Amino acid sequence: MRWRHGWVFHPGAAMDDTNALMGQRKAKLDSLRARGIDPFRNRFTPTEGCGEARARYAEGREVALAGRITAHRDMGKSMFLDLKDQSGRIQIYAQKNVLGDESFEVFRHLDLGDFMGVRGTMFMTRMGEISVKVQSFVILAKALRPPPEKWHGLADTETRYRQRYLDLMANDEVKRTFLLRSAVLREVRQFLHARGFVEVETPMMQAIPGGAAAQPFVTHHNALGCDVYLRIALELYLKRLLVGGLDRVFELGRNFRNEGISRRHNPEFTMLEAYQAYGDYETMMELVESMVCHVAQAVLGTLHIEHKDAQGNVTRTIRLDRPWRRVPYKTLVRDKAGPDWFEVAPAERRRRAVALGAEIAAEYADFEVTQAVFEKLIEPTLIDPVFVTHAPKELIPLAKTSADDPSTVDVFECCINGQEIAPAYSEQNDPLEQRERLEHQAGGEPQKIDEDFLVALEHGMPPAGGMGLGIDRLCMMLLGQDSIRDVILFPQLKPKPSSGA
RNA sequence: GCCUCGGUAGCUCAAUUGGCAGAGCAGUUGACUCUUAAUCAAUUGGUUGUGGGUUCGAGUCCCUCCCGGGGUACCA
Repeated sequence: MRWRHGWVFHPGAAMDDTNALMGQRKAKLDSLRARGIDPFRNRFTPTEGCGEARARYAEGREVALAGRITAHRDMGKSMFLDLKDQSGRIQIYAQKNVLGDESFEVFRHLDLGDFMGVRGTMFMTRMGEISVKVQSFVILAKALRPPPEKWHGLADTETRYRQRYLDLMANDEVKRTFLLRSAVLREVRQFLHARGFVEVETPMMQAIPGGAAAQPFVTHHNALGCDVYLRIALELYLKRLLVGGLDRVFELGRNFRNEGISRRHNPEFTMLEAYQAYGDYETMMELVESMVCHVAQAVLGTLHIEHKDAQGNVTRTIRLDRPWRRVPYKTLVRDKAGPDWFEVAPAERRRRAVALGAEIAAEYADFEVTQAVFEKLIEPTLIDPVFVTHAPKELIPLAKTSADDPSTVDVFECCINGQEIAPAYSEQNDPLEQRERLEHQAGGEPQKIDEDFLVALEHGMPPAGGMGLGIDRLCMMLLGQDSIRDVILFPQLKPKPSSGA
C-alpha cells in the first residue's frame, strides 16, 4: 500500500493481532461489550492521586482513585491489585462477597496495564500495607497489549527510546528523570524572570540560518515558493530584539543541526540563549553561576551531584560550590602541554600534541592544533565548573577583542562534567567589524549573509553580554545521565517501519 | 562515514565443541477471601533481526543488508 507522501505503509507494524496475548485481551474486551460495558467510555473523578491517598491514610476514609493496574495477586474469591498513577502506587482489595458474583466476574476481566477507577474505603492489611477495599469500580480503558515485565522492567535500549511510554511505564527512575528535567526548565525560567528577563519566541524557520557554523536542515515552503532552513541558533534574532529595546531577553527552545548523532549530540536539542544589554561576558559569568546553582538547589536540593554506574557506585561527584574557577584558555593549555607551548614553532606544537595523544589531522591550522589539545585532553578533565576565558580570536569570530590580550576575545566557555555547557561573549556590536567577519565566514557567498541582521546592527545595538546554555547537557550533568538520549524523551533514531513500534 | 559489540517467546534472559531452542515473568486452566516478585498444580506461546552460503545437521561458522549501543570522524 502506497501512502500519499511516498513512504510505504506496513500493515504488519501496528496491527499484528496474530499475537495470542492481544487476541486474549480483545476477547475480554468483546466479552465486556457483550455485557453492555464499554471500557473506553467512562469519565471518572478521583478524590486524589494514588500516592497522595497513601500519604493521607486514615482507617475507613472513603476515596475514589484511578490508575493503571501494575500488578495483581489473585486469591480466588478475592484479589489484590496495584493501582498506579503519576503520584504513586496503592494496593486495592476486591472481594467477591462485597462486589457480588456478576460484578466480580467483570472485575476478573481486568488485565495488567488496564486503567480503572475504584471507590472504597481505606484500611491497613495484616502485613501493614495501606489498601483500599473496593466498594465499586469502573473500567476506564482496556490495554490490548501486555505491559513490559514487572520485575526487570524494560531493558532493551532501542525499545526504550522508540516506545518511551513503555519505558516511563515500566521504569520509575526514568520517569523521575524526566519529571526533574521539567523542573529544571521551570527553575531556569523562574530565575530569569526574577531578574527581569523577557521570554520571547523567534523564528525556527529561517531564510538564512545564522548564529553558528553548523549544517542546517532544509525544508520547503509551498505558498512562498522558497526553501527555508530550520534554525541552528537563536542569536541573530535575539540581538535584533536588543536593537529594538528589549534589554533583557531570553529564548528557551529547539535548535536543529544536521550533523552526527552521538552520546552528546541529538539533531534537535534545547538551547537557552540570554542577552543582557549594558553587560559583558563577566556579567554572564555571574548569571550562569547563579542560575545553575539556583536550579541545582531548587531541583535537587544540593550543589554536590553524584553520578553513579549501573551498580549504584558513585563514579564522580560534581561540586557546584561558588565561586567557580576562572582560568584563561592559554593557562590551561600551558599547564597541560608545557609553559612554552605558545612560544615554540608550529611544527613543534604539532609534534607535541601527537605525543600527548591528540589526533591531529594534516590540514589543521596552528590554532586548531591547540584547540585539539584543549578539547581532547583538557576539557574531559574539567568536572567541577570552570570558566575558561580569553579564547583565541580565531575560534570565535563574533565576540569582542580582549583589551589586555588582542589575540584573544572576551568570552568564556563554561565547562562542567567534562563538557562545554555554556559559552558567553561580550557581544560584538560594531556593525562594520561584524560585517567584515560575517563576510569572511560566508567565504564569498553573499547569499549566506544575513543582511537584515547587519542593518539592525547599523541602527545601533547596546553593548551586551550574551550566553547560550545547552539544556540537554545541563540535564545530563544535573541528573547523572551519560547519554543525551536519556534526557530527551524521544531521541532521534532511524525510522524502523517494520518494527512492532 | 569508519571501527567495535549486540539483536533468541509479549518482557527479562539461558543455550557447552556446530547436535532435539529452554527458563522466569506475563498469558491460559484449576485450587486458595489479608496477598505483595503471592503460593501450588497443569499448560499455551518461536520465521533465533533480514536474505543468502558452508554442512548430514546452523541460534552457533562465512557473506549481505536492516536496527540499536559504545568509540571515532564531522560538529561554535
